[in-house]
Amino acid sequence: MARTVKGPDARRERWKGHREQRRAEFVEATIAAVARKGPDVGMDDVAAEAGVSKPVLYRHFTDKSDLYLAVGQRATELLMDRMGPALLADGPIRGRIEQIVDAYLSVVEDNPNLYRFVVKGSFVDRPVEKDVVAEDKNLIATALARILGDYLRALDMDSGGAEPWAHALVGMVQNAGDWWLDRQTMSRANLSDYLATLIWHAIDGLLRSAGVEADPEKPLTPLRLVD
Amino acid sequence: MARTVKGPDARRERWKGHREQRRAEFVEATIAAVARKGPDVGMDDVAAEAGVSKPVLYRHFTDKSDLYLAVGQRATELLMDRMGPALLADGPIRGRIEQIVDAYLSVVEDNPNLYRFVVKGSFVDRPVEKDVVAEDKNLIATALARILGDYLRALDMDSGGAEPWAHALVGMVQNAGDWWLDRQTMSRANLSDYLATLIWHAIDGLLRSAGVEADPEKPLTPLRLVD
DNA sequence: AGTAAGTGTTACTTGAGGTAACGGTTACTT
DNA sequence: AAGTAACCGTTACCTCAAGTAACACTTACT
Repeated sequence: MARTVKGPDARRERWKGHREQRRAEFVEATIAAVARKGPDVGMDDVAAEAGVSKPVLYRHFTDKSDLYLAVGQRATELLMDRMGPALLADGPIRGRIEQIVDAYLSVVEDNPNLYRFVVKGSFVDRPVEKDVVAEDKNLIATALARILGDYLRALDMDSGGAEPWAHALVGMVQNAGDWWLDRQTMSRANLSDYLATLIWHAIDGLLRSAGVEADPEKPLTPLRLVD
Repeated sequence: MARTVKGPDARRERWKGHREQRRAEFVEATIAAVARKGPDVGMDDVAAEAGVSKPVLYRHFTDKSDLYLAVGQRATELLMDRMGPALLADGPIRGRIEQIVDAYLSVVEDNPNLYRFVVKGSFVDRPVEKDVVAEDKNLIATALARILGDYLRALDMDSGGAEPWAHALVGMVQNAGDWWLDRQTMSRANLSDYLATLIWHAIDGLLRSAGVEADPEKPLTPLRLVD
């Protein structure tokens, strides 16, 4: 009943899922094209890779930047798929940091061209919110900032640093990752270890300055420190 | 005598200085155009700003990326002019870190559009070595890495982390700076302080793990620690 | 006087992003 | 059964910014 009442024409609904599937298909094609022809592919290349002509592409993406945005989001998924578990895992804090860092680096390692495409292949004219990379970094940094802020407040410390620190940490890992990708001069495991060491020391120092002795081999007591 | 011997035609020499001056002039025009029209100026805009037509520009720059490269180098000068003193200054280590960070942020604050233009307005097709930003970051990171490495070796610690740590620190400051530039939600002084705190703690932690107690209020003893 | 560097112009070519206009297919609506 | 709303797809075009060709004038060295 509710189906024919006034439901605005089922012909419109028929494609609901299809469109998304098609978009996904083109996103995959773009990724394939990037892998094959390097990070500076054009719309023609992508269309060719998808076995289709340009206008078809433009039926599904308003714009080059729209397509690239979608690719970026796909990359975000890849990233989150691997970082998620590490982020949620429980365990010794020092080890967790290393896992998170290593998860990030593993994605970079496995998809170098895609990574370069997404991170470096941006536009000058990106209208503020169309920058996936910035969005991603914000996403991660924001999550981090909340965690940091909660802890700091729980310890009665100034929590004003939470946000800048979060962004600093994100930038740190990213830049070290960029450097590593260009001149792979050490193993991923080594790099993860070095970075985790640095981060751990930074966090430990902050805690120390509040009189808290944290054990890197133990899980972080979740906000029960001042109860 | 040596002048007319075979000296390959003084007509060639006559312009030696002139060309450089002209390039500088166009670089300034580009910066002005960027400041006026935002970071996505085109060659026509630049030419217009310089009161000249496009081909003139192309006599002095092979390429758009050549011009932008020169702009980047100019920006590097601005940056180094302010960071240099802070880098060379002597004094309490914690304070020096803050000065260096603050010097960086002050440049960002004073030239937001130029900064965005240089940092974000790069090309996908930059042929490896034409990326000023990457070059700059490398420059700074390499210098940092040397300092870190020397200290670590002097302390008989593993110096393998020097390079990744240097890049990590650079990325940290840069990313925090980017974030701050977008949503200026705290004063520059505050941000500098927070970042310096984080960096200090990281360094202090590394030293502590080697059994060295560093005083943030004192200058770093320059490599005489193990003599 | 000749010429090698520079000054500058207008008008063009090129290439990639993006669009117009056309025709065909499917399955819902009337 | 006819109509139509969504899609499929094509070729041929438009547009705009980067980059070039061709031409003419100036200056100071040979």
